[in-house]
Amino acid sequence: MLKTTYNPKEVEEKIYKKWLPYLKVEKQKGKEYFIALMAPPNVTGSLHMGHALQNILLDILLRYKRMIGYKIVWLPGLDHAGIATQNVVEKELKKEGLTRFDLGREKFIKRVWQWKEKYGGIILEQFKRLGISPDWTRIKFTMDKKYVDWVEKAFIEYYKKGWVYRDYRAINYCPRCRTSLSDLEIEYEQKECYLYYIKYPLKDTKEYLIVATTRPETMLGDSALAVNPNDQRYQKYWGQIAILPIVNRELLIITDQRVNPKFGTGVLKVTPAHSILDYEIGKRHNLEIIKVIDENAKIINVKDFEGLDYLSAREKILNILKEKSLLEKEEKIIHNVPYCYRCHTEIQVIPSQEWFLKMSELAKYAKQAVKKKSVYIFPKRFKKIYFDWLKNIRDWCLSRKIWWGQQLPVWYCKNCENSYVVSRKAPKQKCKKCKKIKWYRTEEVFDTWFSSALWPFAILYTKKEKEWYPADVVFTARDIINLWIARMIFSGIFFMKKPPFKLVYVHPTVLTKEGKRMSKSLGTGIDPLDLIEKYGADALRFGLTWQTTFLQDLRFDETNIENGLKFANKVYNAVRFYLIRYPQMKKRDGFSTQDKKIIKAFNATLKSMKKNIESLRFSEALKKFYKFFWHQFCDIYIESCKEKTNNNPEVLKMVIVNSLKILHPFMPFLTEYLWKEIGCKNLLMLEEWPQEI
RNA sequence: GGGCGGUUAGCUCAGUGGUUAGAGCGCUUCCUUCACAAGGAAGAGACCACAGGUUCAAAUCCUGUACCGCCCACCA
Repeated sequence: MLKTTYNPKEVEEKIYKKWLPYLKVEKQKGKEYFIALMAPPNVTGSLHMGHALQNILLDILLRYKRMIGYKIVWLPGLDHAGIATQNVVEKELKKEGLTRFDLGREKFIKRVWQWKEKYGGIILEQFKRLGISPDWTRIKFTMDKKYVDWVEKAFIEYYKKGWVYRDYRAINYCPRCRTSLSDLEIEYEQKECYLYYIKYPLKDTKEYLIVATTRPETMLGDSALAVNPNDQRYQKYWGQIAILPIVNRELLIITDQRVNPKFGTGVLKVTPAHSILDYEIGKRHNLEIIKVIDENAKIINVKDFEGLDYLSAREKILNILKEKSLLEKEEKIIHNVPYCYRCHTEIQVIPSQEWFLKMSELAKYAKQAVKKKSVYIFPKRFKKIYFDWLKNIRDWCLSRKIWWGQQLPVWYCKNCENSYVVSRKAPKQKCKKCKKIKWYRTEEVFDTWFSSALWPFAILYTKKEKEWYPADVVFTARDIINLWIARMIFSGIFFMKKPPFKLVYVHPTVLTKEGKRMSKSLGTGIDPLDLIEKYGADALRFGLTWQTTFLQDLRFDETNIENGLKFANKVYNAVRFYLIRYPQMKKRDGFSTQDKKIIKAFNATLKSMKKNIESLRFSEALKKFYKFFWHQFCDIYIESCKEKTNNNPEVLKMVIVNSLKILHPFMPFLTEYLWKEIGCKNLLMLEEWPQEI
């Protein structure tokens, strides 16, 4: 006899164990495959609301697809998350008073692996509590031997194609993580700061030009001044020489299209070493790259400033300029300051030798795929984010100066600078410069996202698995559309000749009820595991699905989760009613008016749910069921069974049985549990989706 | 600066040209032997952000404004 109240805690763990053996791809009955990609969580991560939403929604679709007869391929995995993981382990070392440099590269990497073995699987265990149904016998990791092989192979293929090159140029650098970063790995934050107007005297005259800058300390590395060629005001200065204050370097006044005449005075100080734009201008005009800020964000190569932190140097420069009356004015402005997306340290732009991937052709592939609809992005307005990025794309800085990651298959000569060989094995050839064979493998590793970009095919290790390309769907958060999705698309087309998936579903971002970002550090995060403890996984699934829309954000409201538990209890008690009353009801042929009404309502619900799930309107599907079950079935039909009735008990039974089936993708634990309680032997998970009754 | 979302009940949201604008939570009143008080019945609560326009008819279409969020840009 069932108790009067449903207690998810007592059933969820046991049920999950029953499912486990049947989650393996081979154990599923379907004929055709339906293939989904899991966004592999960071190995350092812990389950958050975004993971929960994404995987729950995908699980609903996949459980439905399984029931309508597909074999589901959904492979779980972990991303080694280079910088993030390295930071975590470095923090741990710090507690022991050590830095990674005290250990050295090899020992440090060993330490990261130890960390991974100990904590790395936690997030996937947490995923299981959501009740999701991937094949857990196939957990993939971006540092698996076979995966690393693919990463190296990919780099070499691009290199052979001539798209990988090494260059000394201005790049984004995080002084805390001590590595280069791509444009997508920096975040801008609006900050109030000062725009300083500095006078640059012209050579042999008393005239001067005024330059506006927010970063006066970079002037130490100026190698020219530039104005827009269409800017009438400055035409007479073209080709003249200005004198860089403090340093007294001569600066040629050049013209370049990319100078914005509307910013400041319309005169730009060109610092090719410490600004990406200036680097590009510098390259066009063959300007010298003068590095004055180093990897520690300290000044180098300038007398009297050597070793000063960039902020102290700024202060010192401003003081000198004021003394010499070269500071015209300072103006308060709001502007965007770049920060590291991993540790939130202010980014420095510094020149460095890095490896780049030419993006022009790859970007074309990516554009074509979506334009020609071999990949659908849904909702379609998110295509804009994708195309915007591809339109203005810069070459991708692939190398990172950290230690945790896949090492570049690149070998440098011990004797000669800038002599290298791209190869997976130690090269046997002689160095062209010194004619010796003294190669060492670079310590540089790949951008984490370079390896993530290969995910859809690099996880397919065996001959059989290799058939699982391309996938049907991937569910994603909108903030990684470019970081991950776009890069998977062009990588897939380049290496596999086909896009890696057909459909990209962009789900909303989970915010707090007040519309704030959920963040641990701000204390605004809500832990899905706490909600599971409190209400059960099905309630969490119900609540999140209930709230899901096609908008960009979802303001999380716990009352929906609470309501999920109430609904679970309602279903539970309806089943209790059936178990108690069905044996007492009189068998009969034919149907009462109420019978006919509820059959009609069930069939309409079934039809609507199918339509809504297939068009990814999960919330709509769930609401339809909720309304049917609670307000039509419980409030009216079941009530009518209590009165003197000629309802046919088989109708009661059919509605109960089929309702459990169609609710299953949404609330799998509850329904699987009740399925057994009503006497069904097989797993509900493996049942077929019902036809109209 | 350009673009994309959003603004509907106290809260979170549906509603995509056609009767008196809906749901869940919250609120009010009533109802506990007989599946469930995590329940049932009844009810209050919305000039649909603002200003114009198109239409027989507008929350819905168009134009503009305000505020919130996001993306992009040569953010020096």
